Amino acid sequence: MSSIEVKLPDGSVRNYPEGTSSMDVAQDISEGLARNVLAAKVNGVVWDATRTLPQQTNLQLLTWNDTEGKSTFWHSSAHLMAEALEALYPGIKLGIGPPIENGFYYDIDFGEHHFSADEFPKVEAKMMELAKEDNSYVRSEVSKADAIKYFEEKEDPYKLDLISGLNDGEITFYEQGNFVDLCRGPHIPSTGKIKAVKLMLVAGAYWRGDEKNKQLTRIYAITFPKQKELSEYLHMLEEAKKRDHKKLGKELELFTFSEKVGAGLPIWLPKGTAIRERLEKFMRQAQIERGYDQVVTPHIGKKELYVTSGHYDKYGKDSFQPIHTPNENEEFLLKPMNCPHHCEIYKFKPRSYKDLPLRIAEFGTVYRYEQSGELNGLARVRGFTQDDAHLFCTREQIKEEFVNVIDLVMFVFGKLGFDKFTAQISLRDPENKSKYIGSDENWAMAEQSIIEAAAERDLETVTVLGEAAFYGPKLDFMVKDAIGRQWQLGTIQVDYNLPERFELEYVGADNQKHRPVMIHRAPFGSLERFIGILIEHCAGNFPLWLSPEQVVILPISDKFNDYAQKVLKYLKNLDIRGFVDERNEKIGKKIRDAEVNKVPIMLIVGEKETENEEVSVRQHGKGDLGSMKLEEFAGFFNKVLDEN
RNA sequence: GCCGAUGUAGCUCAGGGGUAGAGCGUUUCCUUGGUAAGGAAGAGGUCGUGGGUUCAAUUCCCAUCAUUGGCUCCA
Repeated sequence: MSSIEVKLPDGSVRNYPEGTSSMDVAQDISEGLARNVLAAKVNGVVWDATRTLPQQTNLQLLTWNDTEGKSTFWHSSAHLMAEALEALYPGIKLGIGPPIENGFYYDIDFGEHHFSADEFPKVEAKMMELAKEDNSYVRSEVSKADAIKYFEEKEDPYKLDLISGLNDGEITFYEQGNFVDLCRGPHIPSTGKIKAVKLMLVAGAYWRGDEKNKQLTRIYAITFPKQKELSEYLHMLEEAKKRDHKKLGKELELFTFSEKVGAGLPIWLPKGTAIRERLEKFMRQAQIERGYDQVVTPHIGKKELYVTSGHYDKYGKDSFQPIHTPNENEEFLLKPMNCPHHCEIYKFKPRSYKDLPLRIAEFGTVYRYEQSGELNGLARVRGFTQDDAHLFCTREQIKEEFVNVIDLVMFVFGKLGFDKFTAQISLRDPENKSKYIGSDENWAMAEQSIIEAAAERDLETVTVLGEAAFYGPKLDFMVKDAIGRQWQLGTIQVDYNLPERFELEYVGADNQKHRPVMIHRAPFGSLERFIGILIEHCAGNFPLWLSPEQVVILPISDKFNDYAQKVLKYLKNLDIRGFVDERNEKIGKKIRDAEVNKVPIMLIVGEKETENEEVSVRQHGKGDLGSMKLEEFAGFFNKVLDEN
C-alpha cells in the first residue's frame, strides 16, 4: 500500500495513505483547523481542500487569514450569488464572476429586467438561505464538447464565448446545490462557510471590457465567515467616507476645484499650500542630505523635445494639444514629464564617470490630459507636481542607488506615519522579451540589482513578471493606511530608453564613451495624490509639524485679546504657527470650532493666565491639560513635535 | 472616452409647471461669558449653462459643462 508524503510549512513531514485530501490532513492536525480551512496550496498551486493529494506534497492550508483563502472564499461566494440570482430571475445569462480585492462581482445579463439596488435584500436573503443548505462545491472535469453542449442548452452566449478560448482537457465545472458553472476553481468545501452577505453596488460593465460589446449588469458584493466581520467592514467603509479627502479638503479649506479653471486642475488654498510647502521643504532637505541637486525647468517644451523622448509618438494625441506661437512652425507642449528636460541638463556639459551618480531633483509640475471619467479629487488630476528626480549612473551603480532611494522612501514614510508597506518588484515577462527595449545583459543586471537592493533592506516584496515598463524594471511601494486600505505610492524605475534617445554619454576610466543608466524615482509620486492619501490616512489630523495652523489662542473674552496677541508673538518667535480667535464668542464656542477644524493645540487665556503669564493648554481630541508657563508650553510643544 | 446618478444661498440639503425654503456660516446689535454651539435682527439665489415644449419652466424634454459611482486607459 503506497503512501503520500506531506510537507507542511513548518518543515515537518507527515505520511498519509493514498487518497488523502488537504482537508483530511487538517482534520488530523486539529478539529479547529479543519473547520477553518477554505483551500490549500499544493506545491505552490491553490487547490480545493477536498481534492486528493499527489505523492509528494508541499502543503499549505489556507484559511480566512490568507489572501488566497479570502479570494477562494469570495470566488465561491460569487457562485452562490449566481445561484441565488438564477433562482430569483430565471433565464438570466451569466458573464464572469471573479473575486476582487474586497469581495467579488458577477456580470449578469438580465435581459429586459432592470436590476436595481432595491432588490439587494431579496438577493442577500436568498443567498443566506442557500448558504444554510451547506451544499458542497463539487469539481468535475468536462470535455469541451460536453461543456459546449451544456451551455448551448442553457443558451448562455457568454459562457460559450469563454469556452471557445479554452482547450479540451482543461475545462472544469463546479456544482453546488442546483447551480453549475464553468470554472477553473478552486472553491471552498461548502456554502455553509458563508455566514454574512452584503451586496454593495450595481454598475454597468461591458462584456470583456469592450465597449463595442453588450453592457452587462455588474453586481459587486462581499461575504464573510462571521457576521461580526461584515459589521466591521461596513464600519470601516463609513470611516473611509468620513475621511474622504474631497470632503475634508473642502471642510478644512485645503484645496478646491473650479469649473472655470478647468476639470482636474486643483486650486490650492492657503492652508493646503502650507502643507504642500512643508512637505516640499522636508523632501528637499532629505534629498540634499542624500546628494541630490535641485533644479528648475519650464512648464512647456518644444514639441521636438518630446519627439526625441518618444512621449509625443506614444501619448501626443491623448495629451493637451500643442501650443502655437505667433511665429509659424513653432509648437510647444505642456510638459507631461520632467525627464526630457533633465536629460538636457545632463547634456549641459560632457560628463565623466567621476560625476556619476548625478542626481537631479525637481518639484516639477506636469500636465496630462487624463480621460474625463477618470478624474477624481486629488487622486487623479490633469496638472500635478511630482517630487521627481533622475539619477544618472553606471550599470554597476544601480544597486547602490536603489538602496539609497529605498532608504529615502522608508525615512519619508516613517516621518509621515505610514509604517506598514510592502514593495512590488516588476520584472519583464521572460516569455515575451520583444516587448522591451534594451539588451538581455542590461535587463539581467538591472533586475538583479533591484532584487538585491530590496533584500539588503529587508523589504517585504512581491515580484511580478511582465509588469515592468517597456524601458526597464521597477520597484513600487504599496502602503497601508490607518484603516487598512492599500495605496501605491513611491516608485523607482530603471530606464534604458531615454539615455539612448537623448544619446547621453559619459567618459569612463578607460577614456571611452559609455551610456549611463537613468533611474526615475518619486517617493510621493505626485504631491496632489500623496496629500490626498495623507488626508485620508490621518483623517485630517495632520502631524503637528505639517499642520497648517499648529496653535489657536482663545481669549475668554475680548478683555484678554491683548495678552493673546502677546502669546502669539512669543510663539511666532519660536517658529510656531498660530492665530488668535478674537471673535466675540463664548469660550465653549471657540473651543468647539477649533476642535471641528482639527487645530492640534488650543491655548485658552483669561484672567488667571494673564496675571501669571500662563496659558491653559488643550490638545485636539484629548481635552484640557491644565495651565503652563509660556516656557513650559514651548517645551511641551517640542515634545509633541517629536512624537510625530 | 463609454454607461448610470447628481447639480437649488459660502457649506449641507429640502422643495416643486405660477419667478424658492431650512440648518450652519456671514453681517450688525445685545451680551464679556472659563474647556465642544449665548440671544436678536438683517444680507445673501437669473435653482450649473444653452436651447426646446408651454399662456407660464428652477420644475418637463434635448444638448452641454461639472461632480460622482462603475468600465476602459495611464509616461
